[in-house]
Amino acid sequence: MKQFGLPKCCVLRKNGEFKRVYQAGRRLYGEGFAIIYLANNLPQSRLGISVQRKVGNAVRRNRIKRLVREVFRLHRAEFPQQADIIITVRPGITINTTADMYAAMGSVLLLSEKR
RNA sequence: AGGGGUGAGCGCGUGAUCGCUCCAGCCGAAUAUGCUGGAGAGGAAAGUCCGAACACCGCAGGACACAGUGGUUCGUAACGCGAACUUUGGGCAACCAAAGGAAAGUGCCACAGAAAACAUACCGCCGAUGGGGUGCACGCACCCACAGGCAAGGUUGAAAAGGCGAGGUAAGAGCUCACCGCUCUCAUGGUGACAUGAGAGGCAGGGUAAACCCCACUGGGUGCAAGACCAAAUAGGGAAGCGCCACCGGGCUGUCCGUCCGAGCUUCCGGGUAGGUUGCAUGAGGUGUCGGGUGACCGGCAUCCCAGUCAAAUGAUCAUGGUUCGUCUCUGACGAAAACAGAAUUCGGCUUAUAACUCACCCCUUUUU
RNA sequence: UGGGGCGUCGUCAAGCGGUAAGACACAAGGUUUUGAUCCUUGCAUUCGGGGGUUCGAAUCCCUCCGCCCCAG
Repeated sequence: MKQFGLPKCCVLRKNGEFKRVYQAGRRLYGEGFAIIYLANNLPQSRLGISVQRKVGNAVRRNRIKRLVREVFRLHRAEFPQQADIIITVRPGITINTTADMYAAMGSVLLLSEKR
């Protein structure tokens, strides 16, 4: 497998999988977003992104998804391992670049590790 | 130079690294993995306001109802779209906007005003003719405003029964005439909307149909989550066989025997959910050129293949070059900005959003030659 | 993808061609020793925005904006 790849097998796609994580997952809250994760029995962790319609128009929502995916792709080691991870984005988010997104997520993940 | 009008165009470029989707080739059992190469958002992809293609369902024929459209003639697969033209209105102009019928019927027109629709008569004008009164020169004058006549003028309102001038009259009135307007008829031109000319009528008659309505034309319904194919688990259905030795339930009169059915077991079949495949990227296609047409558009030839996702691919970082703006120490340096917006079955339109920039033609004003 | 509904004062709302009702809230005054209650008065200037029809539009038509709901 490539070091920074993110093929389709690493993306959450089924409604059932999403429901499972929402019901049983652990939650970490950040500025305008939340990270929910739950251990799976697969060799790799999988990512799902959920952006509410109220966040903005289609261009804005797509951009946020791409930023989140880019951060996950380049810094996978800092996220929980062998887990299904869902990142939900709520209205009011102001992040617009990958650097800001990485900073915001990194701080949330570090806090959780210290606990 | 300034101010407008109309119609078009463009929608940052290049490279490197890390990724995503699809296609082709190689390796391979493989649609896995890997490698190489190629392609990968728009002018509106948007809103979903119209029209089609395509698919399934429905359907003898006709009429009614309902909905939409509405100057004419073309264009188009079709349209509520486009083109050219017509009339009316706006603008000094370039140019822009609007469009069936109110003489088939019904409804509505607040307030104000006499009256809002079979016109009427509040103020008003007249009072010739008839009536009353007074005077006398006895058939005339004056007075009254009673009968009656009139619709010119006034008032209201968004809107009040042609306009203006002259004649006419007691006062007036298309009552008469000229010009203008209107209606009808005829002729000519035009495919047509309509235009022009001639003649006649003397004036018909308020507005509103984005009120009901009438007339003409058009429309079967549902939508790619349409539809087609494959098809797990669980539950249930059908058929065949076994099985009633034994156990459980029921029928054949109460019981027993017997027998039949169910249950049970085995095999097969069909429907069909999750899920998957397909529909799904060659098309009323693009580009160039030649020809026809005032134009929308049409035809011939050549050439090209150009996204295909489904919790949603088309991205991120860096470098560099343009464009615009600002500042400064101004042949340059530094800093900033770049809109609206993301394909979802596919096309043709319409509507709306849009930074900066570019082009063509036309009009008006001012100045110079 | 298709369909339906709503938008009127700070809030809840009526009105559906002819002056934008009403309630609560708010403000001022009165009553009261002071409050509450009660009484009187006031408070819509883009009826979501923009065009059009009409003498006249919250109402009719067109077009945008926002919100909510339904089907699969």
